[in-house]
Amino acid sequence: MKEVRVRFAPSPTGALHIGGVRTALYNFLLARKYNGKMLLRIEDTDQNRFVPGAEEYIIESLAWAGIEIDEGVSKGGPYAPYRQSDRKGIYQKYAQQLLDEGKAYYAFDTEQELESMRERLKAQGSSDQQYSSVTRMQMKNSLTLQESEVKQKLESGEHFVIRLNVPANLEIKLNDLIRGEVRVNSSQVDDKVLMKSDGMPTYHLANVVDDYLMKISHVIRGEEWLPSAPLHVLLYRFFGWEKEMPQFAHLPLLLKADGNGKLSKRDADKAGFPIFPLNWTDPKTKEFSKGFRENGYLPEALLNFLAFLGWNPGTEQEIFSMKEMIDAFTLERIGKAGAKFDIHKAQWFNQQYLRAKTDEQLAQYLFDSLKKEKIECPDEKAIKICIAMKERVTFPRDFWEYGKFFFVAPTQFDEQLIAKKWNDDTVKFLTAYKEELKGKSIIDAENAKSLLEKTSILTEIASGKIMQMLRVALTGGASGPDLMMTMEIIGKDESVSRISYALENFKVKVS
RNA sequence: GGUCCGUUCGUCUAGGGGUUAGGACACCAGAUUUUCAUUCUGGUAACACGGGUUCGAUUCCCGUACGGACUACCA
Repeated sequence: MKEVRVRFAPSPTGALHIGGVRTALYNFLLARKYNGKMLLRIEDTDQNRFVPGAEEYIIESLAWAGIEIDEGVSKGGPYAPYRQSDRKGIYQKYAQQLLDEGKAYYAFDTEQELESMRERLKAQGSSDQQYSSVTRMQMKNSLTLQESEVKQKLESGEHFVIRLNVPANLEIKLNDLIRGEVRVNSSQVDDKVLMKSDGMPTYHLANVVDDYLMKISHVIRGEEWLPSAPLHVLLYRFFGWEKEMPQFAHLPLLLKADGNGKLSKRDADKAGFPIFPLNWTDPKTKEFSKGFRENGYLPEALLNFLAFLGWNPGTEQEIFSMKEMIDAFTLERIGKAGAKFDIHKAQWFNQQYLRAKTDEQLAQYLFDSLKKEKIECPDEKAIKICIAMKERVTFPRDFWEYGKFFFVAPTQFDEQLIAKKWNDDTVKFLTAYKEELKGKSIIDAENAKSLLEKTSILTEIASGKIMQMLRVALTGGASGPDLMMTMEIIGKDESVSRISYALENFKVKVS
């Protein structure tokens, strides 16, 4: 079998979309599975849309996600350069070859001329308005102009493009690894521009030439490329590279969670979740977009989630390490239909991966938050807090968000709950409990509990009735980790002081 | 409009000519617990529609509907 060589080929026009991360992932999985190579090629042939920083962003995003590049802009390699703008001369050579063989031609039409051609055809009721075998003879190009005229135009530096001379009525077959056989008649393919007037190639030429030169074995890309795939096949044929032509796999799209359509940044913003792997500020508009990384998604969780959007192993296993994913992955098990992006599932994966971390790793997350808050904390305490909270946490920041009370006495209390449950019995019980606590020099979860039971017998009030008020007094909220453990962590003095505060302040509000 | 691609619970999906159509997320209910944002148990919920082919179709074929992508000197 031919060496597996795949490429991820984004254009540096902004932040990397999450769908791009999935495409990169599938490429990477295939490469690793067959001990092949994963390339990163930057498709920056559109100079107008170039965004500074985008290339670096893409590289950093992939690195964060754990998608390793074997050859590419960041790495170099035997087929360098891997940035298309650095390969300009190469494309010119191949375009010339097509020109010489009559498989391409010069075209001099201005934008206005193209526009009026389209309008004319539209007015005639023509079903498509393309530059093609039916229209090309009415246009200004090297097929219609005198040779001398063409020569003169070229020499005088007039703007021109090079278009592919697509034959009429030719059946083009394409065997897509995901969709099966796709047939298109060449009449449906227009005379695509191969070289633009600025001397840069278009995607179509550059991608075919580079994939051939870089010995790409599989082209795994989004479904939006399917309509132009026949054009690419034709290009391989024209160059005489059909034997070396890579296999195609067109991935189903990522759709928005509600309604229909491609997942867009707008949808993500509306629903409040990120769509880019990392934080990103558009250098032009200064618009800021949050990233999965900064929002607390673990890369392995995100990848696992993404992998399952369109692919599944056919077993009931859902949690996959990278290695397991590589072993289980096949292109055949990628589905055909678009997948809606449901952030809930991503959160669930995140939770699963977070829980699988060691207590020490979790503590590190807590320390990250504490550092920002300038709060000191011994390791032992941090670990205790994480153990107490790990079952109820989705993001690393949750340890701090939901566990602030371990460090600072609450200032906000669940008023509704107090109004409902704060009564004479609570006061009686908590007053007594406070006294019991005071009698101890130190408390741990165990003696806090036995003291609670003792107080219950003493006051003849069931502890269950006051637990929630005790929780509100200590933490401000109605729910949280084990209360006795909470008391152990915050300590006796702090517990007593918070209960006292409640006794003084809650009472006033009720009566 | 044209071309191409698609359609199994709300979502991700398994399955495949005869199945009680399976799992996961979400949701709901019950149990446990001092709370639930834990855990356990249970539940609601799907083959888009119409025609073929067939003894039998959710599965195969054809249409229709719906959805999507593409239709640039963007990728």
